[in-house]
Amino acid sequence: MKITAIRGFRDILPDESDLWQIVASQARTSFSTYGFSEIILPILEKTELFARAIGETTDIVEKEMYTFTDRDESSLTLRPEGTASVIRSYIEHSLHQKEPVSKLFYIGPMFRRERPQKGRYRQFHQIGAEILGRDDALIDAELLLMLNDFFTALRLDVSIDVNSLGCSTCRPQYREHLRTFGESKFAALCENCHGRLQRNPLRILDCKEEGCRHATSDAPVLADFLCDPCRQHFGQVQALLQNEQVKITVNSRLVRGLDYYCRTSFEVLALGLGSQNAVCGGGRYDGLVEQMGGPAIPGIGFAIGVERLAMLLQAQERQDSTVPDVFIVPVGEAAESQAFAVARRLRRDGYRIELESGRRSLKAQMRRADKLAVPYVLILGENEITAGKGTVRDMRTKADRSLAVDLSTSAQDMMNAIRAPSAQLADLSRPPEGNQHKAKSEV
RNA sequence: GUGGGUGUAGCUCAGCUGGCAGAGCACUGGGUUGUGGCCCCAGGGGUCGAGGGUUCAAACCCCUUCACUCACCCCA
Repeated sequence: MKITAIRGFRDILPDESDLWQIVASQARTSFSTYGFSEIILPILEKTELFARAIGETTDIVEKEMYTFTDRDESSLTLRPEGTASVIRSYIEHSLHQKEPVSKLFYIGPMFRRERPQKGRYRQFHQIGAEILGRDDALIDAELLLMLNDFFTALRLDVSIDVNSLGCSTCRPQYREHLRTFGESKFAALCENCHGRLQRNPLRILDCKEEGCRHATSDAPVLADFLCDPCRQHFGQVQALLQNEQVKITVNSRLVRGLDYYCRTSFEVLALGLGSQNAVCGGGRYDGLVEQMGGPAIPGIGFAIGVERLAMLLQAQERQDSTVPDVFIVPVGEAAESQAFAVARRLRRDGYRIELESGRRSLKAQMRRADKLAVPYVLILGENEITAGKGTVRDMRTKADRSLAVDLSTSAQDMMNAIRAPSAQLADLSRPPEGNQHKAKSEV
């Protein structure tokens, strides 16, 4: 019986993992320009943390958490999201007393026991960012701006959907209006929405059913119910972003799942992800820190789904950053130790070197060099070893330069010799497939 | 948790009414004694997801089960 990865968990193999590196390093770069620092959090927390932060009646807490009993009978949970841990840490270390505003980001795995499907895994990864300590519109706008910068830097053309969910004074009123409205349209709504009407009426606004969309087309709009402070806040956020020409779409039907969101809420949707089409979701959560036993400190944050983002980037063309600079071909076993030493010397200077086996035919080695799209091959055969000089083949011009590289010189000198005439030929591109140029011989 | 689809070589997939397990790509060697892409030849690689049943004979028919996948729900 073959052992395989468990359901909903998966390996990220090298051709995908380099994409992850790009995403993670871009996040670090983009976020640091906005003054964010990385926080590294435990993956395991007390179950109570998530139950309180996310909400006892949410799907996540009710049926999706990996919860187990530790040897001392305490209940532990593999984190299903990151915000709760950030808040716990923020309160635990009294960060609010050390600085007026905390800007934190994290990257790591999250766990939810859902049925897997395209873009949804039981272990998935999020890049999240949180700003704690300020509730003014400037902060909301700054966070959205940063998000926009991040996606732009990855050359993804996305639009951010934004809405205001109001606060504890204005939302309950709207909620009741919407429920009354929904009950008046009861017959036209789907079965799911009948349940939503009881549990969370706002959810009927983003139902995918055609009938429900039609029935709710003239539903009351949340924006009309916002209290003055909320209305003003949301207006400022929009104005700030419009001044910066950030592409946002006000979507009055945008509602977010987790209990703690209020005021500014947003998500980034993308095509090509199947029905799990949100790459990023977030919003403001002003009462949460206090609710978790900390001081009354406002917060806002978002989480980006790394798998989904990687899927989007995969669809784009990518350049392979792992192509070796030089491919070393020892011909015969006798040449291997010399080749080994040369490879070592070049690598120590930071060059990417691929070393083949002298036991394989020259032809086979060349075939692989071609496959890797290597620009230069350094051939070390009998003649080269006795002369102490390597032969270079420029794979693009197909030109050999016999014994052109003195193997006793420094790595830098060897590289200069290997690349010598390539400066003039820098823009020479690889000929198209099937092209039958004759090899030029030189020297 | 609920539905649909699919499981055959490393990958993508053929395989008819049951009758010797196949192709393309990839990999390895050779054609070219020390030189890549195209072409040609050869080779390695399979518990046909698993278990049971029917049959002289099952990848194929029946039952059970597992996995993967897409969608609902929910969410990143």
